[in-house]
Amino acid sequence: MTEGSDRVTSRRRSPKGAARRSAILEAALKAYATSDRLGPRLRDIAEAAGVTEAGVLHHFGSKDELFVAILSRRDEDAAALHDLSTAEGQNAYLAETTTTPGLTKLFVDMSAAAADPAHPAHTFMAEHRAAVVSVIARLAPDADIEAVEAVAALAEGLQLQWISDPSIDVAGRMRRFTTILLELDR
Amino acid sequence: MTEGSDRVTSRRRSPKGAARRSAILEAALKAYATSDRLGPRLRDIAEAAGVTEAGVLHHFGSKDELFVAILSRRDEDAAALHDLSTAEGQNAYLAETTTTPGLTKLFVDMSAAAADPAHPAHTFMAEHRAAVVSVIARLAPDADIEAVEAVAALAEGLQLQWISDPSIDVAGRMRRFTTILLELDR
DNA sequence: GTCTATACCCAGATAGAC
DNA sequence: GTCTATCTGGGTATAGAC
Repeated sequence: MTEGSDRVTSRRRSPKGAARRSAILEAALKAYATSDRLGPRLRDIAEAAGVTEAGVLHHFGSKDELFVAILSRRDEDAAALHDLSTAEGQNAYLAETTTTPGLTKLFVDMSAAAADPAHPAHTFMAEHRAAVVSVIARLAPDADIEAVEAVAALAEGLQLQWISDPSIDVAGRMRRFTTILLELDR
Repeated sequence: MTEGSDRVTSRRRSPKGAARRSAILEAALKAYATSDRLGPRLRDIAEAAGVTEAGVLHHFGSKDELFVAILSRRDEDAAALHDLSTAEGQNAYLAETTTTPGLTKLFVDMSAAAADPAHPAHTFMAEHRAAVVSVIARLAPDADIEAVEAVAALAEGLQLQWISDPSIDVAGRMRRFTTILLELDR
């Protein structure tokens, strides 16, 4: 199964293929962003992109790999749209996730799926978390790693609760408790 | 689909049925604990319990309801084994989950699945969280609800991270950051 | 009330034609 | 590179034997 399906060294895909892949990713992202918490089926994504299921699989290998690609892209978009080096930027991103339950659900699903080291989401989540930690660490250069990781864990826990109870103000609570955990008010 | 398959009023099952149900629950628990990312198939659970798939469904209605039953049982066991009104008791329980990755994974999976209000885990998770919150609240009668809920969220977030990275000392971190979040050291 | 056998359906994955 | 057709695996519904 795992042939070198994702060699990153240069463009080995045709322009047409790359465009198609991009279009599918776009469609999948939108499908998830506008979906409820149940999430779309592969077929729905394929239809939205104007391809068949086999077409999607040709470009991404499997449903799970497509999912990871979606979350990677979302991270890239977030980094481009927000200044994540500031607390306000991070909170803006968090608040934004609150508008896309489907994506948040996908993220949570992948967090759980990542438990298996062989799952494509495993590496992604490890890298994602490292990035989050490094970004939070800038807010409090004096805080130790465990405290920073606790902030990251709190963010994940709040999102986990939020998908079941959307009345929770994730960003608001993070604003309050990040300060406390990092002891920024000393 | 939803006929009153679980009336709790008195024992309406025969001793034989109750024993079988219990055996299935036990088998399911063990099966989930030793499974890979896909989780056990209904068939595996059925075989381990010495019944057919339909036999399992007869007792539990659906796979998801079986899973919720497992987690309910785990909560009951925890309440019986530990004094959850104390910080030490709560941490002992948390530390114990660290010895059963399969169950923790199941818990996380159900937390995500609970996003759908129609899913059997939805009600269970709402009740479970309310119980956790009320139990934590006793540790700090003066703390406001949001702080208590933050402690609960942190616990969930740490468990979510732990299933991907078992080197994290969940109970140890909770010991440290619960104090800070509830401002017990004032 | 307990459980089996069987049939069904859905969704992801695969093979090969074009 | 993309389709159509097919396969497979897994959960579920039903009927009826015990």
